[in-house]
Amino acid sequence: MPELPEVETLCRQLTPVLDRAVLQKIIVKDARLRSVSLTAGQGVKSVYRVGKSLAVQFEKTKTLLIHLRMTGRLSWITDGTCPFYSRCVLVFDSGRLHLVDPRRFATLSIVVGDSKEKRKLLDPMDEREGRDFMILSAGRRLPVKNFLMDQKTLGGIGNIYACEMLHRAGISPWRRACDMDEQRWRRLSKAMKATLGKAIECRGTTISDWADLFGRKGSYQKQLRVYGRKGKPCPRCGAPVIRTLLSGRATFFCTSCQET
DNA sequence: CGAACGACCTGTTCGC
DNA sequence: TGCGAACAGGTCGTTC
Repeated sequence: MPELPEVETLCRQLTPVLDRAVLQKIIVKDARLRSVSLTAGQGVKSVYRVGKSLAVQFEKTKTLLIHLRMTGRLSWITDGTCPFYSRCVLVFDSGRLHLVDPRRFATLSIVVGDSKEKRKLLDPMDEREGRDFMILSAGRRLPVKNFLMDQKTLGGIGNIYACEMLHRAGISPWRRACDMDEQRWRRLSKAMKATLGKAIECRGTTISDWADLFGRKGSYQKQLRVYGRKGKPCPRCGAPVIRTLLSGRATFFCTSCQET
């Protein structure tokens, strides 16, 4: 579930919460996460997002990378309760950060130093011209939707927001990335920032179980134009929204607003 | 390079 | 109502 806006929401909420927090211990409850260890007594130096990963950098060189995959959430708890499906707890002097994850797909990893430098991953929210996308997509014959979701090129866009931004830009999910002209990239680039920016303001999309650091649902689901709206009217032209599969993933679009 | 598919897990929704 | 199948926001590895 968590795509860029959800992880960005957690990042923004976690930054003040962990400011000057000192790690007391880490409790790993799921054997799949057992390889993670951190030294107690360390302070948090910074919190940042890399694509869909959340990075918690500690003072003594190590950075914890959290990837929430499908159903992962983070929950900040100060009253000693323990949420269902808590798989790991970072105990700080000021409270407990739980990794909550029913499906157990989430991953934790440790990198030495600052992972930002190691991965020069491009972020969809960075300023970028249509021209930059022309260069990035040159020779890429895959559908533009797959290009958007390819985490090695751009980090952070998943299935929901790929569908949404393509609809906003009026571009077919099947158009080959290399067949996009500069005009289309300019439109898509704007749609990308508008869609993700609005979703961040809404603290993400709650379709079934997403919640922010404090357990509140997001509200972008109220603004979805096509995702999950099979058969419902396209908000732009009223034609029914179509659901099909593209590379095995559910893909929602409007035949009349998104050129073929 | 890229598509198709199965794995990894568990909970919820759908269709008969 | 009951029950199995299909489906879910993500990624990885293998095969073609």
